[in-house]
Amino acid sequence: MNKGEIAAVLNDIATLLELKGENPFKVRAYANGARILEALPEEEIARRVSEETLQEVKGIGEALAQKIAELHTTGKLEFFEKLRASLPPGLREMLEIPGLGPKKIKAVHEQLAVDSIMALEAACREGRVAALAGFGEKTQEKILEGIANRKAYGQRHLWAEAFATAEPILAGLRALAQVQQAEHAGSLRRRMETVGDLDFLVATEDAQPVVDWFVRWPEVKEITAQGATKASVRLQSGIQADLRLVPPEQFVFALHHFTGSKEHNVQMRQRALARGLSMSEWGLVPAEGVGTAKEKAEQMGRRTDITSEAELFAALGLQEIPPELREGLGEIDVAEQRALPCLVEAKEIRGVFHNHTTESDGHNTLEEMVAGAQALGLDYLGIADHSKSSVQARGLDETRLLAQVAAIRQLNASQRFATHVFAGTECDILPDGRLDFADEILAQLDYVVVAVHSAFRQGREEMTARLIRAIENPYTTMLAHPTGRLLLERPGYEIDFDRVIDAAIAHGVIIEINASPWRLDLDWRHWRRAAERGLLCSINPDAHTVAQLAYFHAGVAVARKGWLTREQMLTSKPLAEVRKHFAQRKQRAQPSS
DNA sequence: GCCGTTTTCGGCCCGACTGTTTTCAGTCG
Repeated sequence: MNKGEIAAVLNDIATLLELKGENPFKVRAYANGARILEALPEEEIARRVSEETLQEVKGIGEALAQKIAELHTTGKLEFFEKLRASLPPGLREMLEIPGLGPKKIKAVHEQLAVDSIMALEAACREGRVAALAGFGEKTQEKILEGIANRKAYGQRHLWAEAFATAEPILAGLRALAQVQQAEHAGSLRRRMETVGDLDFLVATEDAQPVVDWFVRWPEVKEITAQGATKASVRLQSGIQADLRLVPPEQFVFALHHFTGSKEHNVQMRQRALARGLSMSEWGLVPAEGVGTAKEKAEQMGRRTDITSEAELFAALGLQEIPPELREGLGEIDVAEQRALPCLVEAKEIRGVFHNHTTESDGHNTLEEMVAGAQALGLDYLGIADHSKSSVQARGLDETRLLAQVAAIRQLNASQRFATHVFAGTECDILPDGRLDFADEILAQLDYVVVAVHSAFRQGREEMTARLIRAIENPYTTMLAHPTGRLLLERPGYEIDFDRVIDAAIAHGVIIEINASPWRLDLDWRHWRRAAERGLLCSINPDAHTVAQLAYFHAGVAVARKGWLTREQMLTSKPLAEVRKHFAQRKQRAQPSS
């Protein structure tokens, strides 16, 4: 089994143990194990399994090491099979209903023989759930509501859509006279590829007018909660938005708390405790003495000298950790060493590659796209329309491609635009790994993007070999959307990431962050380690319209989550360096000429 | 199940909210 599959099993075990009412810390140990495994390179897992050194990884002990090794070598785990067989499969999805946790699920299962959401809905309608000890009318109603909402609103939302929805709300909050500070928090602030809801945090001495403004926002469809310190609404798009209001002196602690992630917060609090401090959304206070952290924080009141997140991290001996890195994946250790990377910023992006025009399936002409890139202040723009095999996208054959190259050369020569245009192609990788164009055609382009658009159903081995063969072509400049995933729609095809990344590094091929909000592929989870090993990144919006050129912002978010710096990106290099990079690649591809 | 500069057992992050009970358990983030 590969690490993704093993991690999935560990997560399943955590869920099943939770349903069994097991020790919550044991449950967490399995879930942690899954996350830790995901962050390890495949080859390191293989090595540690064979050397029996998995246990040296922090968070993996004897039991997990043994189970991971068994899964890795045999693909099976008896412990898991037995556990899974001991519970009806319908119970786990009941965990997705808000207000229902393992204890309550256990109760309805044991006392009412409920083993699925359907059976639970029926039991609620017959009033049998309300009759149980510890349940009541309200709980029963809430469960029914939860089941109904799950169908309507159960899904997550693309980060870019959520961000676009949140921006005007945040701006509106900041413009209110009563608001001293406002930020978004949660996974939106951490730039996760999908978010569950929008979190807003406001510092104010006068909460009521702010709440009133928030619940009257034009896009609000329904108010689900409204109090003195918190309000929740459902927007037209189905996404939920939460507003929390705190006194100004508490803002920084609450901001850190509600930004998360949960795992990051747990580790931060452990660190605080090791230093005799107790940390919560209320403040950072001495752990000793009586009273809760909240009471102590209130006693300290405005005397706190921490007024920014940087100061909060500093109080725990840490470099400031940008929100994007707060995933509990080792950032605290690195911040302690003061060795966090200087993350790339949107303003450092000088150009973008992999964009389409009306020649294939784009909606704007070459000139319109260049004008759009110029308006964004980009120094260069890479055009890469589809190749002939992508018939569905009106892919260009050799004649049309060379005509487009000539048009681009002419446009550059005319100096109509300040933005330089690079002529390329998004060349199909055929099912056997060959490219859609012959070398002598590719040699006439500035750069070549290679991508899979057919035969998605190939197995992991075949797909990996296919990508590697394409990477080995001397004319290949960069690999596009390596897994072909569409977020919230379909998973990517399976590939051996380590082998593909190794091949790219060995052949000097760039891998893109496809910045289309539906793709964000290659995923941020791979980038930190890949870039450390020498992989160069290109942020490519895959724009099919002028407006989509701005997608590169979503790509920057992924790059930042992947710990990438400006130096690790082609697209933040000056035009002259990019030209040099392409020229050197071409020279290597045709050494004789 | 994991972990250790109070180490091999006994802890494990912290608080709010809700609904059910009358002092708290369960759930959530």
